Amino acid sequence: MSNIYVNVLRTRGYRITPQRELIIEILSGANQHMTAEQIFDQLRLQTRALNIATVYRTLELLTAEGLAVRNDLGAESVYFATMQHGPHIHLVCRHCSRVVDAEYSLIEPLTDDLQHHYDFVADLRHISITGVCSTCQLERIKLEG
Amino acid sequence: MSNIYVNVLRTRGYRITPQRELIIEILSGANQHMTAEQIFDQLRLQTRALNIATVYRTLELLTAEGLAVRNDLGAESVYFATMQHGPHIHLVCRHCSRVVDAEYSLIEPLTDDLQHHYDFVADLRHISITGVCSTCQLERIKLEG
DNA sequence: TTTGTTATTGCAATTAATTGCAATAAGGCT
DNA sequence: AGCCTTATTGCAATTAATTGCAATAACAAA
Repeated sequence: MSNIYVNVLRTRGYRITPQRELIIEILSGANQHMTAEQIFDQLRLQTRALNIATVYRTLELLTAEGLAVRNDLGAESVYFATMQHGPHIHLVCRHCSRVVDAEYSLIEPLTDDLQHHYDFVADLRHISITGVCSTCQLERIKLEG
Repeated sequence: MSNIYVNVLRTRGYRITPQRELIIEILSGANQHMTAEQIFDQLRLQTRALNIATVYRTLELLTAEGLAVRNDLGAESVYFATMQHGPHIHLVCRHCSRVVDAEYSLIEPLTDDLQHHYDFVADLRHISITGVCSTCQLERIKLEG
């Protein structure tokens, strides 16, 4: 029955509260990234029995357990449930803040290398990489040239 | 004369204020990562003419101009002046929060790929990668097995 | 050197995120 | 079903980071 992530938590010995179920339900059901704030607002429409601190703590738990990914892009912190989303690379422009998605396969060799050389199981399914996009490179050249 | 980063900013048309000079001096002189708070505290020892908001804004400027790197690892946000530090990969364990440094060369192929396929100049000189370290993998196996 | 324009700062208010602690309730045990 | 242990929540306070706006000062031009 219930949500797969909920079951994983239960299996790992965590208590399943109504709050956790609601948060996980929303997050795994959403097909876009969500902030803690967004999750809270959406759930507040249907219940009063929920505190923003609980949302943050649940997201922290999910992240620590590898069930969600935390994404820090400059100011905006974004969370999202993981398996639901296809893996991809975010290319974040340091200049214009635009985000372009890149082909996931480009990063797989790195994942393998880290595994082999450092015995580190990297989670690169939703990695964000900062840099300068092609448009902003052109502008920079114009300004300086 | 003065600091190389200061000169870059001047060349790019930014005004050089005493505040900016102090902040850049400290940051580029430090050989470890520094938070906005740390920079502020250290400078406050020598002057009163500095506000924490200015520190944040200067770091933001340096980052946007590619002169400093912002590093978001879970809670702790860290900035540091860039060329001073040798490039390296941080492997951050999602479980125990420990950080292991990895060989930079592992990531160079990715940098090249992004450049060629997406015309994106990635800054991977101080990238942080989350995952599970070898120690925590063993513990996980013990718990579940 | 003085003046004028406007980028930058400081201040105060705001928002986002975290944390300590007492109250509550999940889930194991009888 | 009811009880007990203790993980989890809610609340309130705290800390970190951001932002609007008036005052200030950097620097180009006279």
